[in-house]
Amino acid sequence: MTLRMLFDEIRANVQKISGELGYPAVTFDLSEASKPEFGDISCNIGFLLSKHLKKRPSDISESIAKKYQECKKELVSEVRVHPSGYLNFVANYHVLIRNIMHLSAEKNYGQIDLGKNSRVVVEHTSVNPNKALHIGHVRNIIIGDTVARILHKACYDVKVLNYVDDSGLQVADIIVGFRFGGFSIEPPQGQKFDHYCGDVVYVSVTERYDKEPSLAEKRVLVLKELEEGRSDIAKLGDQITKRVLEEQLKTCWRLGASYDCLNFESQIVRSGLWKTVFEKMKSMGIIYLEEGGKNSGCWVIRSETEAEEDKVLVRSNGIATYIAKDIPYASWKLGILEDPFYYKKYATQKNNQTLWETTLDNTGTRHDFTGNMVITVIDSRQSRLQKIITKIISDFKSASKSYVHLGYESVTLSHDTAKTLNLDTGGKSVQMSGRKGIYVNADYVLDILGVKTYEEAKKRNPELGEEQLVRIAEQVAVGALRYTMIRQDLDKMITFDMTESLSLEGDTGPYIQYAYARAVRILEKSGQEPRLDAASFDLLATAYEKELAKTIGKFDIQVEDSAKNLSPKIIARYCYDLAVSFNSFYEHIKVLAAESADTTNARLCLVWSFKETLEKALCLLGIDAPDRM
RNA sequence: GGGCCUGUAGCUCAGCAUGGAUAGAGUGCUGGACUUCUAAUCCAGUGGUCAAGGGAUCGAAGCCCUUCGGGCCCGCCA
Repeated sequence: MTLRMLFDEIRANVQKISGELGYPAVTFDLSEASKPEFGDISCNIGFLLSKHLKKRPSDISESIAKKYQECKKELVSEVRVHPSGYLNFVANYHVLIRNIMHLSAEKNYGQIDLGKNSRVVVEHTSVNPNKALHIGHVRNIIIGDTVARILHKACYDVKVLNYVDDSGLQVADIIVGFRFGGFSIEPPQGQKFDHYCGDVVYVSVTERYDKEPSLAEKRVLVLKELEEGRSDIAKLGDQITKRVLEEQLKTCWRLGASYDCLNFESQIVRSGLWKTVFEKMKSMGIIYLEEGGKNSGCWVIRSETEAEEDKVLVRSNGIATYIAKDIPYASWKLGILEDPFYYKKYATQKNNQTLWETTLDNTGTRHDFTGNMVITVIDSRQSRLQKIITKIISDFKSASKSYVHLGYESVTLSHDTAKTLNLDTGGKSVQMSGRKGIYVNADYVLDILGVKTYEEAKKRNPELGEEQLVRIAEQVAVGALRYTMIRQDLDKMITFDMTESLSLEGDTGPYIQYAYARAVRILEKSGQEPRLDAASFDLLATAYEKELAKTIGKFDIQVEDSAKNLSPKIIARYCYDLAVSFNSFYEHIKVLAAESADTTNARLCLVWSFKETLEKALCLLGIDAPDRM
C-alpha cells in the first residue's frame, strides 16, 4: 500500500457511511493533514454537509467517526474529530510502513498507468542552428525533457522531437558572414564551433547590416537559396548548420536530454507538405484571399475578435510566412498528413537510444513519430502564434487528437549578471537576445559550476581519483542547473544570476543529491544487505522514521499529479521533500549504532527504500544520483 | 488600445485548479550542534495588512468585480 490506497480506503468508507446515515452525496476532499497533531489524513465532509443538514460540522464528523469505528478499517488505526469540524484519520503504521517498504522495492515503483501506452509527441529544444545554447534555451530543454520523462513514467509512449530551423533568417546571417563577411570557417583554437558562430559571426554580421547595405542585400539572396536548396550556398548552409547542430546536441546530451528524431525545416519545405495543407485550408474555408485593404493579395486567417488583427499566412508575393511553415509541421506531428519522410540514423545517444533524422531520400527507413497528443514546448512569447496554430489544427483534427502548447515564461538576466556583459540596465533584469549578444551560454554556466563542485568534492573526498571527482562534479553541476530550471512554476519568470546559481545549499539540486550520497554511505558501511522479509517494521517508531516512510509512499501520487498537469515542478518538490525527510532522519536517528540488530535492519530497509525511491524520482528530473559527493 | 502572465517574509519561491484548523520553505540575519552513518547537513530564533478596494460565503491568500504595480505579445520579420 502506498498513501494512495489509504486515501482510497478512507474515501470509500466515508462515502458509504455518509450514505448509510442518509446524508446527501457531496464531493468531499481528503487531504494530507497539515500538522502532525491532526493525524495523517483530513476530511472536510463535515463542513460541506453542515449547510445541507443545518448541523455543526463537528457533530456531523462525530457521527461519521462513530460509525467508522465499526466498519472494517484495515489501513486506519484511529479516527478523530477536531473541534474545528475536521474528520481526521491516523494511519495504521504497522501495515502502512511494511507495505511501502515492499512496494518501493519494486523496479517500477511510482509508475502509474495514465497513458495506457498511447502515443504522446513532445517537441522541445528547437534552437536555430546558428549559435550555442544559452540558459534561456536550457529552460526549454529541461522542461521538455522532464515532461517527457514524467509522461513515460505515467505509461505514455513518448516520442521526443527537436525541430531544426535550418533554412531561416538566423542561419542565413551566419552564412552571409562566412561567404561575404570575411569570417573564416574554422573557429579560433579551442573555441567550440557553435560558440564561434553565435558569439562572433552572428553578432558581428547583424551589427554590420546597418552600415553595410551590400551585406544586407546578400542576406535576402542567401535566404532564398537556402530555401530552394541545391546551390553552393545551400550546400554550405547545410554543412554549417549540421556542424552547429552537432555541437548544440553535445550540450543537450551533457544536460541529460535525449531525442527520438530531428526534423529539419528545409525538408518540410521541400516535402510539399505545405501545398497539401494550403489546399486543405482553402477547401475548408478557414483562410481567405483578401481582395482589398491592407492585406490585399494575401491569404489570411481571420481573427475571431474585432480587436485582434487578421494573420497573414501567404504574402501577396506568394511566399508563406513563418507561422505558415509551422502548420504543416504541426499537422505532420499529429499524423493528419501522409508522412513524406524517410528516416536515417543520426547518432546513438548516451542512454543507447537511437536518434533519427528526417530525410526525403528514400534509402532511409520508415518510422512513425506522430501521436494523438502533441506537446510543443515554446516560451509564452509565442502564445499568440501558438494559439492560431492550435485553432487551425482543431479545425483539421478528429476529436481524439490534440495540440498542446506548453508555454513558460522566459529567462532574463539579473542586473549583476548583465553587468558582467558590460550592460548597464539601471537595476533591472534584462531579456536575453542572441542577436545583440545578451546571453549567458549554457556550457559556460556548466563549466563554472563544474569548477566549484569539483573543488567541493575534492575537499570532502581527498582520497578519490581525478576521474571520479570530475564525474561527480559534472553530475552535481548538471543537477544544480536542472533543478533551478524546474523547481518553480512554468509561468514564473526566472531571473538568472550567475552568483546565485553557484549556491549549492538549501533548496537546490545538490542538497537532494547529498541526501542520496549519505544514504548510500550508510548502506555501504553497514556491510550487510537490508533483509526486507526479516524486518520488523514496528521498530520504526519515531516521528522521523514514520515521516520518511510516508513521504516515500507518496511517489505515485506525485507522478500522477505532475503528469496530469504537465507540471514538472511537482516532482522537483517531491524530491526536495524526500531529501528533507531523510536529512532530518539522518541527524536524529542512528542506523548503524541502533539499539539492536533488528532495529538496524529495519532502518537499513528504510534507508534503502529511500535511496531507491529518490533515485527513481531524480531520474524523472534527469538528475544523476551520485554515490559520493 | 487589445491579449497573455505576474504581485505572498529583506530576497527567491510553495500554497490558489478542488475555499476550512495558528499562511509554509529556502536564503538572509542571530544563536546552537562535527572524537559520531560525510556539516553541500541539522536544531532554535527572527521575519507576513497574502498589492489595494469591494462582492458572494457560516468561512477567502484562494472564487467574482474594480483599481494599481511589474513582465511579455500584438509585422506581407523569423
